Amino acid sequence: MLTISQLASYAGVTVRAVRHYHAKGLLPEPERDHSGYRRYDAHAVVELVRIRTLAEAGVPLARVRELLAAGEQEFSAAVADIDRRLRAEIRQLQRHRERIAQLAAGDSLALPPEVVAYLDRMRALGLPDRMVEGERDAWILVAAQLPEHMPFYMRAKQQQLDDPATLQFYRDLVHAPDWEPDDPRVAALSDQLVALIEADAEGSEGYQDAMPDELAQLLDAVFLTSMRIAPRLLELLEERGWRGWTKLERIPTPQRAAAVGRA
Amino acid sequence: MLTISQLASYAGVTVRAVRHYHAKGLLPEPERDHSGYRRYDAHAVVELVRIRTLAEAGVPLARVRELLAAGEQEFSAAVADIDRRLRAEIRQLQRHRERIAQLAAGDSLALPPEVVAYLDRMRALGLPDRMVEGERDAWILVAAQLPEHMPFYMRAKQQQLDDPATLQFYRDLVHAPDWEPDDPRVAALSDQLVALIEADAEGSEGYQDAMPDELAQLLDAVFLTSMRIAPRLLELLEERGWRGWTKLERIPTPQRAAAVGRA
DNA sequence: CTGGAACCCTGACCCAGGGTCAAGGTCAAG
DNA sequence: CTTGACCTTGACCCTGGGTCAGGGTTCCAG
Repeated sequence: MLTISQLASYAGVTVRAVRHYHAKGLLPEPERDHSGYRRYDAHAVVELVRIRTLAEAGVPLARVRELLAAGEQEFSAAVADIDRRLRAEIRQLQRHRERIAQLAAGDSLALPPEVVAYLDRMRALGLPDRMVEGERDAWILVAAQLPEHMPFYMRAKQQQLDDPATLQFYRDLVHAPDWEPDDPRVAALSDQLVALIEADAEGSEGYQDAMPDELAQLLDAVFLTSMRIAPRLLELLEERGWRGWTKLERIPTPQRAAAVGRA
Repeated sequence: MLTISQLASYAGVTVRAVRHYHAKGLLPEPERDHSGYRRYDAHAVVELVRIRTLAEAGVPLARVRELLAAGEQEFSAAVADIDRRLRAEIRQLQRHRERIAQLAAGDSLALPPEVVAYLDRMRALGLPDRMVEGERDAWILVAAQLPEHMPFYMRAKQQQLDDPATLQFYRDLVHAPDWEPDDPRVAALSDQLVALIEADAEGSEGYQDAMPDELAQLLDAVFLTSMRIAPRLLELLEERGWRGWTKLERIPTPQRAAAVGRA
């Protein structure tokens, strides 16, 4: 006759676990001796080892209880199911590993590699950290919603950096966060931007159409709070016939006067 | 400005999870509006996505909090550590899968394959299920304690089945569970067994020596409760100069008379 | 025979990572 | 004004046990 700790050590589990299995109905409560101690026979060791085998394979205890009572084919069906689950879990962990592996650099947290490449290029071109971080945060948002579009977006962004005029615009934007909203340089900036947009009207439209309005609004909100001149800049753009930021659209000509009137 | 459910849906988590992260200090509590609702800016989405990225990789939330505040190299050290953990977890799951794969048949629950082969052979030889199950339970106990010895034990058991006299003994044992302890056939059985033991005294000793006394006692207990004639059979064996069951040992000759006297 | 160590018992609280319910306040549309 | 969809906090639930508290038991040594 075995005590609970002997039973536990034969099966390689803790005493606490044995009592837990009793409580869960996996292992029947044995007879008690005169002082109330549980007394086990050797068969309990066998049962306990079987419970452990299933539990260690990741089978939830509630399921273990069913399986121990199940018939042959029910059991092997369940085993096949457990195996499927384990395979899925392994695949999941492998994906996590890949993601974690890209995490070594701070940027890549929550970002696919093509975005990291784009941000690295911005830095290499001498654009300041403040600006790179703004871009990073914006693309984290997009990547969370539209991970499958990221390579596409990043190709478009890389093409922007290939264009000397666009690059110059970014460089001029560097100091903008420090300006007051009524600084005359804001107007100059908006002129520069309109020139860029109109030079490359078809180029960027493709990717803007693929972005849901909701997301564009979120990104606009990020922009609007990122620097004090942002609201004024959008106002000036409206005066020049363009509305929005993330998803710029030309204000149809008949209404343009009204828009200017509002501004 | 976002409500909590908008924030949650942008980041792909539940509202409850967001509040949980607030409670754990992972995500700072935002401003409340006049009615007490939390109001988030877009930056919170970024933070939340980063938290998710780490948490999904299996990083405990307490650790996530530290990591978000950590510096570059501290962070990448932690990432390396997480990757190690993920690798270990994957390996663990793969081992579980192998074990589960052997579980398709009922026997193999908690048993290495060589034991399954042995049990299958018993069945193929026409030995009844009751006996096979008794053997199975006994070997589950041994395998739990001495997994590395199992191939060795099973080679010995297979050799027993190769021997026609031993096989015949097993066949004769089939009906023994139904006998009364004072059945005269029990004595015949003990004679048969002694003849077997003495014919093959060296053959089985090797594996018996490798088994701890404690385990042998446990197995004896299983045997003693498995059929009503078992205690009587052991008594008869002692009269014939052999003590025990799992680990049979010859009673030294001077003491033999005393042993018989006790019986 | 008496200590003390090592067991045993039950009941309770604790962890992550939330799910779910309850009871009430708020908001926008019809 | 009502309805339904939100929001709030608080509290309890789950798994698979770990750990503690407070008490009883057994066993071995002196």
